[in-house]
Amino acid sequence: MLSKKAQYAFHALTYLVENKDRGPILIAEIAQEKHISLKFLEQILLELKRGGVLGSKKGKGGGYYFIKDPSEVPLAKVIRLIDGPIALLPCVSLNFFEPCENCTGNQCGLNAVMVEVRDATLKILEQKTLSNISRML
Amino acid sequence: MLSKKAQYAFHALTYLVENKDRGPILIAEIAQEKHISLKFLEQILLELKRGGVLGSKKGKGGGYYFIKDPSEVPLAKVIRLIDGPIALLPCVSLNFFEPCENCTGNQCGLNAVMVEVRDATLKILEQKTLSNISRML
DNA sequence: TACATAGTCTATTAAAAAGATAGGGAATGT
DNA sequence: ACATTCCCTATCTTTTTAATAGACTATGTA
Repeated sequence: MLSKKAQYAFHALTYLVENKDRGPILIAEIAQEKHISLKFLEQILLELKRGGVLGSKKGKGGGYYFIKDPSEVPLAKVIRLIDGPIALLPCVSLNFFEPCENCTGNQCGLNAVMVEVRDATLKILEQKTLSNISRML
Repeated sequence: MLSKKAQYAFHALTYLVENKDRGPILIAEIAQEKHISLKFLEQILLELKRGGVLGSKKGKGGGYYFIKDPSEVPLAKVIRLIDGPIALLPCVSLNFFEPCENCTGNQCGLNAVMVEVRDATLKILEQKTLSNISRML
């Protein structure tokens, strides 16, 4: 399951997508509209900024905005930034790989299945982008 | 990610598959062979028993054994028993569904994508069974 | 320059979940 | 009767998640 944090991130990003023509959007506005704790959302947006998804501007007229087009940000990117690995096992993770005693040497059968699951999942999450999660046209 | 508990469950089940002709297998044996805490493994096997995957027998000559053929136990079943939901969001879970404020009414776009991910994942995890995770022939 | 605005950063805390341990109880075979 | 082995529940520790707090920095404007 995605953490609340990741879910909040998606809600916030959805709001930003739907308001991207209005220039920088205040954290406070997103927090209010999406019913997210202001301070918690601050941290989340900061992580998305550090991850290269969003830009920000301080002071009056400031806020958060997309640094690249939403259609260029796959959902997988957001999940990895906020929650980490997408794979079900560390030993089949592309971005957060960690070997397990069991897999090394005699390849375990679970590994193979989990690679399948990972690939099927990523096929969707890498292809779908932030522009796909807004219902606005 | 699967919890350690679920990973242990799969390791234990793999061992049981590979030794299913030997009759009931001791928890202690599995714990030792797979390097799992004995007491922790007890709990896990008990859950698998309650979930209808394994049977058990007490006393001398006792242990755990498959109550149905491993080929009839999809991996999804084990994951749900030990870890719960497979879906990435509660609102797209088949077995652990919980509505979210956001989805109700105007369907959110994230929902649709997560349904896709769920279906792609389940297609594999419902089709692959315990007989697929052993490398023994 | 002074001030208000709005994001930045780090620390702390509270609650929940994960991981592990402990020990008596109940069933079974000899 | 006894040893064996699973059953059951409680407890404990550690880690993670979720949330809160507050001081700091950058920016626009009067």
